[in-house]
Amino acid sequence: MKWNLDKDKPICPQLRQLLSFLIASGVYTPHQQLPSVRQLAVEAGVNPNTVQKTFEQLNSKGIIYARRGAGWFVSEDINAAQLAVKEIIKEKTAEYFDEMHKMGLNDDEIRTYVKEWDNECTTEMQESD
Amino acid sequence: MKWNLDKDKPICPQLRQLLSFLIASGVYTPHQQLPSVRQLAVEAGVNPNTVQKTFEQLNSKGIIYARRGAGWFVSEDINAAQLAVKEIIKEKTAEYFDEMHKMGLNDDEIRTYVKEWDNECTTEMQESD
Amino acid sequence: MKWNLDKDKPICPQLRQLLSFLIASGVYTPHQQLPSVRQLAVEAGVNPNTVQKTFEQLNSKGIIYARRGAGWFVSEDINAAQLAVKEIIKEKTAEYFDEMHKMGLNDDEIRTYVKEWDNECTTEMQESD
Amino acid sequence: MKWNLDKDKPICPQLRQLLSFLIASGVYTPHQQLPSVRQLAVEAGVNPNTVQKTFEQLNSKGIIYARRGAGWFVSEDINAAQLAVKEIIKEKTAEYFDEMHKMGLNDDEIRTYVKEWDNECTTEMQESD
DNA sequence: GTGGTCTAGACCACT
DNA sequence: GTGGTCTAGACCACC
Repeated sequence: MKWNLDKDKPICPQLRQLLSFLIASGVYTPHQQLPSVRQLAVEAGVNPNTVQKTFEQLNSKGIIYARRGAGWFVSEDINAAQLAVKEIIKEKTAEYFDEMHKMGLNDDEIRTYVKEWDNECTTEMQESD
Repeated sequence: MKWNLDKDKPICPQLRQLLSFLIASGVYTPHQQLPSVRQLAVEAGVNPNTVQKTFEQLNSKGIIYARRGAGWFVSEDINAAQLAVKEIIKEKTAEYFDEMHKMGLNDDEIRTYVKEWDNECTTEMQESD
Repeated sequence: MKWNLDKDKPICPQLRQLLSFLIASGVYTPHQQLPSVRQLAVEAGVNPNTVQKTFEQLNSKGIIYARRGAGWFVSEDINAAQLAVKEIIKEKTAEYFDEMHKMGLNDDEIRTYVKEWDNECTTEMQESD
Repeated sequence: MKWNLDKDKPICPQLRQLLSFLIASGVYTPHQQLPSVRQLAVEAGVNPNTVQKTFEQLNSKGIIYARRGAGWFVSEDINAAQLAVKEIIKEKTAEYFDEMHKMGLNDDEIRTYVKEWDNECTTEMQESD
């Protein structure tokens, strides 16, 4: 498993969203064991504490559960994961529209921009924060 | 002037982007004086230090300039501001596509989702967890 | 035998306390053989190592003893078990009072609460967050 | 402020419950600033990370909220805190009854034991886990 | 100064 | 081996 994480952005949300997606899309199935905290930490190149925190957040959403000494497992009900993914998509889209509005684009302009995105995408750009 | 700022997100970038847009779109014209640091801080309900920092960042991009003892003014050339706005739009769109890809949506699915966004937005947005 | 164990809490103490009670109350009598480690592990749905550890702890308290190749047996003197049960009751009650004190309840309020517990228990227990 | 924490038990829940109670009982009032993460860590003799984790848990329950760079504040609505306290009391009482049941005491015996607790309390006892 | 995040490493109990 | 918890200390952005 390749864990493409952007080290310049908070890792927890990235891992959380990635795992939510993997569970929601059936890559991990109910009651299947997830990689251990330590193993995933090594694979993803992050600290075990970060993975632990991510797992606990997913646990509090009912997406995964832990058995002490045994490991982390996918919850029986993957609706929680699918709901989480839908919410992520919605939130990010709402946020995107909001930011575009602030930049003076109305909904139709946004849609046109998105529709033609491929062309512009070819041009790489950089910007410091 | 109403400064719609999301207090849960970093203020500096929000202010920076908002002012860039206001200048790029001609709300503030070249050589026009901007609100004072104190005044803007009060109006926007943020810390004066934050406003000061924002102004300095815009200054370093050539979007505004300072006259000692007088205040901050819009640069003669608004191209810098317009360029900044374009970059913001590009960057945020690229980021949005990237995040949607991670959630399993391909470009066409993203466009369809964006196209139909209004409907979902009016019917079931503002869904708290 | 039904071993009601809460899988979300440490197994060892639960098993230890449960066996202490069963011996103290005469369900298991002196010199009677206890279920084998393997059998109890299967019945209770826990790891054999956990059962083994529990037996050794009870052994160190003089509540049970081992005969090599034969299994575990109840000690002749069940006072050790009865003492252990009393201590568990005392300890847990002291802890309960202490925690209630921290939540602002004085002794009388605790007693009133405990006195009326049944009512609340039947009406609104099992309230998930 | 004296933070009586039992270092032999998990600190996070202790802090969480203590702060919930202090807010529910009005010691801390809505929008009042709590001690900073670092300050509370020093006062309570624990690690700042532990305090941070506690605050985030209270935040996720809507009991407190954070303003970046400013500090942690009590939520406007203290119902969340009062609800949390009630749940703590309920949970601990249910757990206490459950454990007493396992030790062979029925509800009436528990109530009698609790009623006469004061007398027994005078005798100190020790027990290793 | 503040919160937010992460790394590094330790110890414990349970499987 | 596993998760769960905590300590220590660092860096960042923001106020």
